[in-house]
Amino acid sequence: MSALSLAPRALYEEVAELLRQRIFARELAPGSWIDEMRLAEEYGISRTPLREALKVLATEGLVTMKMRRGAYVTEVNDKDQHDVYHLLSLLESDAAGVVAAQASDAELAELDSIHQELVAAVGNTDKFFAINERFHMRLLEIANNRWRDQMVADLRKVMKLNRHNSLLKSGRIEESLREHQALLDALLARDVTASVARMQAHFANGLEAAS
Amino acid sequence: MSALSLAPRALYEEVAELLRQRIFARELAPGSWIDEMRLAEEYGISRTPLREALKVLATEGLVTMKMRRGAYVTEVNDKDQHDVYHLLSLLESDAAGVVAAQASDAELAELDSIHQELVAAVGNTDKFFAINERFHMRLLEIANNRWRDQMVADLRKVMKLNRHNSLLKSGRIEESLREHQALLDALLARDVTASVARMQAHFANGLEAAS
DNA sequence: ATTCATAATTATGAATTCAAAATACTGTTT
DNA sequence: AAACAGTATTTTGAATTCATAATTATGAAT
Repeated sequence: MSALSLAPRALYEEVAELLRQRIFARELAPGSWIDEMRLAEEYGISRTPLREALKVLATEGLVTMKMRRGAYVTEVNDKDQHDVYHLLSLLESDAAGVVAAQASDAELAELDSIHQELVAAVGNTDKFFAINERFHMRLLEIANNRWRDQMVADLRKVMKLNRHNSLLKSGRIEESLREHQALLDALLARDVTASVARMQAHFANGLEAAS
Repeated sequence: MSALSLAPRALYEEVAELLRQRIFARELAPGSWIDEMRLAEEYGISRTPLREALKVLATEGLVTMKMRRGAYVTEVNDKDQHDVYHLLSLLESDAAGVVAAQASDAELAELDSIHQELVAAVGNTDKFFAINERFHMRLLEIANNRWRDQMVADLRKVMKLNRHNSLLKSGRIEESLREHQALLDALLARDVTASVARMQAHFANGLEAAS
């Protein structure tokens, strides 16, 4: 079809993002073979940047390269799902502890303000999810460890491979909100231990609801 | 020069490993530009697999791609060093907790046996380091979370970028041994909290010695 | 001598081409 | 019909080629 928009990003990055979306949408199904020629033609590009993108996705864990037989969408089983969730919980709860200890008052106020938006968004599920995502991302930013940010980003991508992917089930909006409030209380009190525990609890409940 | 051995691995993986070694050896210095043509010629290959390898290293964090100006060896400053070490501590101490809770008796016995080798290797620094590395790796394997394994492997690679890279200073062999012993005691007692704490302490002391 | 504009060179990003491996197909034999 | 051998096709991996961006070199003007 038509060529890609010539974004400021490198073409292989652009393609990697398009492929991620198709993988998450299950348009490229787990375990299925990825047809390089077909995709290259569809995107109107050569195989070269496409293959570079596939190798990036492979190191992210979204794709598995098989020697001399191309790329396959990674299959994520229940154990993988559980393992990844465990790590997300570990990393984000640690981040919460760091924030409780090191964030400026202004940064904590910012998290509080995002939380208020979250409260206001109850009833609008999509908006709630979006703001919830923003809260988690902002907290990570404030924790200020780019290596953790990268790892969390990669893990969240893998989580999305699962059909029951949601880090936040729609049935437990109110519950989730209470957990957030408890987390925020701990953060504002600058209680490191409690902040870590609250975030862990938030994740523990989420997993229970997801499985 | 001469072509590479046609290993069972893909060529781009082979090249990625060669580049990692040269980066760790500081033959490719942090911040320096990576000359694709020169390296391709030196290895007797085309730029295509070399560029694929560079993109893999970029997602691992060892290399930074700059749009339209090629690849550069990542510079790791003190904060990066600290941040990465923090994450290694977090991930490995969590792994210790998992091992304390879930490992089989045979697996714990295996760790104990590696520890005995470690005790026997005191005085032989290189051997001590190698066995120490094996202990940590085996513990991770037993914790049985391939996603964490991957993350720890990547983080350890980044640690190696730093001149003062050692996760274990030669000056504190005996101290490190005592920490290992304490960790092992906690593991054999299947005390999760203590195992996590011992591993954290092991890392905390290591960082102190490294900086 | 320094600045600026322009030309030459070099390196990157991406398309194309090519060799070899894996797969699919065909026709034969039993 | 099933199994097999041999051929044709497809697909991967990697080299080569090509267009363009970035850098360096050159030379004029102040």
